[in-house]
Amino acid sequence: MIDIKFIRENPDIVKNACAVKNFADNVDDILALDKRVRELKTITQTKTAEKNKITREIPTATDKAPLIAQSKKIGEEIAADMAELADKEAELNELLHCVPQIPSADAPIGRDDGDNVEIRRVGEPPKFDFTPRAQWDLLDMNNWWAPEKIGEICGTRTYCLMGEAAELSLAIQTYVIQKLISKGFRFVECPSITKPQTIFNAGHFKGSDLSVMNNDVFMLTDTDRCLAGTAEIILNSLHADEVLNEKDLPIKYAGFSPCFRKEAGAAGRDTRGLVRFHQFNKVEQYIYCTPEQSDEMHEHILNNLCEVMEDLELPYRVIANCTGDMGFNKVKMNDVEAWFPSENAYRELGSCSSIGQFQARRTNTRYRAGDGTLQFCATLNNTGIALPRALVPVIENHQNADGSVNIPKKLQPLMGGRTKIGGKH
RNA sequence: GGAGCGUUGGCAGAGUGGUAAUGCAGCGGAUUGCUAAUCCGUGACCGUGUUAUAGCGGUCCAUAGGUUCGAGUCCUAUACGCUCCGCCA
Repeated sequence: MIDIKFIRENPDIVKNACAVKNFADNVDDILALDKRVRELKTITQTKTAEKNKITREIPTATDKAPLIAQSKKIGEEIAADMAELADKEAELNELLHCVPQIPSADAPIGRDDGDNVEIRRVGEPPKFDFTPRAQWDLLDMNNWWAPEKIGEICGTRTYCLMGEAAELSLAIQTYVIQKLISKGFRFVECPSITKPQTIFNAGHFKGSDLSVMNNDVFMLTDTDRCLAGTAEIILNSLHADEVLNEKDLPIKYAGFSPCFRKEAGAAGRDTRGLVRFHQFNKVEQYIYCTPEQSDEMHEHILNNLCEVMEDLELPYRVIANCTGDMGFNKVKMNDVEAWFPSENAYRELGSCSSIGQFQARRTNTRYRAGDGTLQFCATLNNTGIALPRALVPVIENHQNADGSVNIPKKLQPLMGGRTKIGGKH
């Protein structure tokens, strides 16, 4: 969430942020409520001070009765004002939770993903001297999945990988985890079951009403738990209510977890192949740092994902997501998209986000700065790799005429030294 | 699932109805000057105030209620942790 003091002092910046991110602008209502809340605080606090003064005289007074009566009377007056204060504060809080994060000045302004900007392109889409197969044909002919069977027994938007494809998926995850560990990330195997409040604290949803997430998040019936859509949720709360030491920052985590999403807004999209499921696996990069370190860390974790693309020998591009596409809690966002030959298009494999102090304010994660003061941490996150989606460009880009798939060099040690899988044996 | 114990500042840790001890760390200051020590100050959040400080006031002892003139302390519920029992990959 955004600091009320910042809104007081910079209402125009906040109004502009609401406009370019397509969120309702409640700034004027917030400022009016804030003014009234402060008035009520002054009134109740003055009366409370008066009451405290009398209460403190009671133990030593010879005639206690009149003091007790007076204290009781002031107490009743305070209760009336407190009721209005509580109402107004709740109202103010609700509006504050609907104020989006201020986007970075260098983020492109735009309405939706049509206004995103490509900032660089690395590698060339492969040229095949045969008719390349789409992912589903490669998977079928190599017996690497069983979509009809799994659909029948588990329902839509589920998948299974079999044989060498399952091995390759695990090898990619292991490769990325080891790479991140070597770059100073602490590996965390995260739970997927969590409390709704934990999801809310990651700041993807606006407002204070937890039921807004029911559309996107699987709730577990007859419990107070739900399933997290990403390890970011857990990593974001790992230091909630703690005070970190500035000298320990940045703290870098590589989280791994199964991820669960309803995909309610994607009905009919990507129903074939390995792109979009209710459950998938993801390695996630997550950073705690000072606001001053944030831009450098953004480049660091973006670069890590780009390196993974290069290690997987995939043509890819980096996108600067526009203000309207980046979401509620973000300062800036860069999607990394790999080349999907079957779609003749680049498609998202990862998303790198700077959150500023927005999440840390919700989780109350602070650090003791060099000057002794307390500050909210800045947080960032990026995909490490997501499976099985990442398998699609790997098998499509590296396929051979016989339906076999060349294994990228860096993965070969994790595949028992094999250089290719599948095809006619 | 059952029983017991616990939750106080960054950390450790006192506090049995009347203004939350103390130690360590961090930060600020003073002093000494062989690289460290000694002394003093300093909890967080909010309101008010200030160019900025200071000052003044309020709140905070896991969370939410309750009793009371007054609650860290008494009562109720919940969350989390630990120990033991049961079950279990």
